[in-house]
Amino acid sequence: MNQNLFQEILSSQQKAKLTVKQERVVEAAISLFAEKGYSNTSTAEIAKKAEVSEASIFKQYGTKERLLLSLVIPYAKDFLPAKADEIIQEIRSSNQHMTFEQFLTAFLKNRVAFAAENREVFQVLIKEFIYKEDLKNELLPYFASEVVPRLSKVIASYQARGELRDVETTVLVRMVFTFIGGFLASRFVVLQQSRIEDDEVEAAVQFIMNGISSQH
Amino acid sequence: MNQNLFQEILSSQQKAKLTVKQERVVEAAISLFAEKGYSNTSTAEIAKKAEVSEASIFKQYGTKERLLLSLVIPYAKDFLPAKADEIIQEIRSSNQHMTFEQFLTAFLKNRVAFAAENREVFQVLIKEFIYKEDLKNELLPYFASEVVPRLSKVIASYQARGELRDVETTVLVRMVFTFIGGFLASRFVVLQQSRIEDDEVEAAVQFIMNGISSQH
Amino acid sequence: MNQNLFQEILSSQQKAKLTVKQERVVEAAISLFAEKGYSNTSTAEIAKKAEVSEASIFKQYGTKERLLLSLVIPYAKDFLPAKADEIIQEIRSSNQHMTFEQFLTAFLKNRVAFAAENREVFQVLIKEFIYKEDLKNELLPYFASEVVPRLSKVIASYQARGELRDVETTVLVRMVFTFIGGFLASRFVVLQQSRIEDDEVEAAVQFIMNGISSQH
Amino acid sequence: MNQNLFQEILSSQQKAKLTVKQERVVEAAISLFAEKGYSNTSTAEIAKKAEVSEASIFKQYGTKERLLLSLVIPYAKDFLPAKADEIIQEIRSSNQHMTFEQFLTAFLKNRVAFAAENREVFQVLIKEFIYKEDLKNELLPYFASEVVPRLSKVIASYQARGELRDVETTVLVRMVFTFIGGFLASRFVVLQQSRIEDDEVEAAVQFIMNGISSQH
DNA sequence: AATGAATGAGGCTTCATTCAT
DNA sequence: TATGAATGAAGCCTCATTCAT
Repeated sequence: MNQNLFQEILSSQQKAKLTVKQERVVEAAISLFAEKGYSNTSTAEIAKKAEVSEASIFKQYGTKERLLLSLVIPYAKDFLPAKADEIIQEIRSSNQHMTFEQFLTAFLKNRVAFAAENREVFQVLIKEFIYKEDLKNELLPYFASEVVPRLSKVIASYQARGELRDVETTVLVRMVFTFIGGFLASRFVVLQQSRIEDDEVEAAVQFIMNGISSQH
Repeated sequence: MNQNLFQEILSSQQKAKLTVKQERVVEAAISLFAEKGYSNTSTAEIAKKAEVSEASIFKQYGTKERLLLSLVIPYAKDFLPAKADEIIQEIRSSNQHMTFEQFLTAFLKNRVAFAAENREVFQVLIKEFIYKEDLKNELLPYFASEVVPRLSKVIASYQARGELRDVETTVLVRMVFTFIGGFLASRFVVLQQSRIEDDEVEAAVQFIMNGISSQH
Repeated sequence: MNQNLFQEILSSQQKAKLTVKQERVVEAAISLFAEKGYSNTSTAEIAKKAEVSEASIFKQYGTKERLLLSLVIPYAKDFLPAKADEIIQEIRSSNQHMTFEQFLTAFLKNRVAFAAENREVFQVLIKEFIYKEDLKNELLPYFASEVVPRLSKVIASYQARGELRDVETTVLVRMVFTFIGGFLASRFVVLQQSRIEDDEVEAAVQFIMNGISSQH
Repeated sequence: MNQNLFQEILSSQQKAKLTVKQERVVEAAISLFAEKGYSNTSTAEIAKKAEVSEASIFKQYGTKERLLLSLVIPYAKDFLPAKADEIIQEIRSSNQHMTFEQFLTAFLKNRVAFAAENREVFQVLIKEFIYKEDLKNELLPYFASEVVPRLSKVIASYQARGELRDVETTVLVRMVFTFIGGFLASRFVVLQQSRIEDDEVEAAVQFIMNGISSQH
């Protein structure tokens, strides 16, 4: 796998009008990968569950790995990057004088909802992200160059307003991502919850904003 | 796999006097599992790396899965549970009038050091914990019954003293575990760092204690 | 193995349209099993003799045991049960006033011919019947409920006519089956004859009818 | 395996004074071979059941096959050949004017008792006799040259006296052996009976003597 | 566009056997 | 004598993939 594959899949997605059978393959693959992991799911199983011949899968995707990436990459794109930008714009434009806490609440609820809606793909993404060096090498730089800077800018602007602690922005960004990543992964992947309640999201926001200490 | 297997492995660990070759098997398996994951590592590879016959591995462990568990479970026991208790005692006895922040710093440094020392096993543990339902079903209850209560007690006592925010203890505990889990997993597994610097641990403590908000 | 497997194999036989290669597998398997026994024949050997990949065998049969049963069970069905009924009808209808000796001669010749035609499968059946508890547990009840009663009825009717010794029918039936079983097994399996001459069949009939004593 | 092996085992048996552990090996092997067959029993299983190391078994027997033969051949010797001669002498000397029916009854009861006493070895013998060409090639000629002639002589002498049907002696001998073989094998091996009742033996003698016909 | 048939490569596991102690 | 440790060879089975139809 290389950069090309990644780009190629991204662009080949555009024109994709899936037939009924192809749709069934996608669903079967996602659900099996989510349940048992990529390595422990055979193409035979996928074909059987999708009620399609194995040959058809290979006709369409070429390799098992391309099947995985075709499922996961478009999702990752929506979850992480450019789209996140739109979200930020959207949220902020709705209220020019929003506090960071308000922004964070809106942002987190939005992402939680998105992950919950596509819970199985999210699980596949996290599991295989950890497991497959390949995927990590694709997604991490992408994340670093597309997502981190956007959030950094937002945080920096709130720091400038004096709302957020005056330490290196990167430190704050890292802590926030660490927590949010842990939050989503633990709930959706480890505990396999199908949703996260609003009050838990709010507790998370409180935690991010104020920690656990009582002193203020 | 069942409770029995878990207990059995734990107890069979006692008498283990490994020969040189057996030692090599352990090392090879850990390093390969850490690098490529359990499912993507064949017993043939392990045997080759350990310069041992495959048959020897199976003589000792019976199945590939028991090999994995024999590596991971004793480590998990040390990382998580009863031992954590000792650590808490040790830390607290060193300074009766310690603040929670001091306690947390000591605790986190201790666990970070332990994870760093056994980085590869830690990686295997996290990866397979996410991947294998089995292992999760063994370890999660164990964690819930052995570790959580101990930390809860500590946190509750500091809440009583007024040092920590006066909200439900479980909420605090969950947030702290979520963050610490995300912290260790992201650094050691996702980013594959070999260590975590003291000042990042301190930044993490700050984050846990006070969040990112400047308001006080 | 269980009742289900037995039934399943029986019914899956219906639709079987074997390809040329699959046909070769059947032939190779029968001949090797007959020659060296099931346990001492490896799937690799079968594949090689059939000039087919091992994978193909497993694609079709799933396990080595199912291969064995797929060969042996349909044959057993034809050799033993319902079909035996037709044979009895056929023989008897050819001559309403047939003596038991005539009937027995016809019956034995018929079964000897059938066993000789499928000598190898017959060998496999006998060998594995003795060897594999499983198969015995499938076939013995089948035999007891399907074959024995039919022959019993015939014998009983001849007893009623006064042609056969007036002792418990079951005793006669047991002795006859014991002898016929020993006769076929010794010739085709132990001595590995490819046929049994007519005069030996007739000698066998004489033995069954009159024993060895000269007194009458 | 060759003639030498056979002779060698026979003679090496003489001096055999088995230690306790060696005795346990013999018992374990017989019982496992009887239950599951030679091919499906591993040396590891035998060692475990005998509470002995595998190495010890190989020290003593060299190969797994020699272990089998060491169990089976001495038994076969006693069951079949020379000893049968003594039995014949013994039986006949007890009553000079014995009828053949009396002789046969005594002979059959004697052999049935012997097989029943050593049921497991008998099972192993029959199973492996059918399964292993080797063993058959050893025992069949032995049987043909040592046992058949002795019985033939007895039968011929009774024919001369007019007690038995006046047909070729070999025909009678074959039929008698076929039946007795089938009788013992079906009861002890197929049906796995632990004994045969006297009245069934008597029914068998009746069958051999007079068949099933009522005409006399 | 779809598939039934086929397979090379490799996976995990078991086996009989050896040998140093 | 007895055995713990080790293994080469082989066993059954699964996998992703190809190709003719």
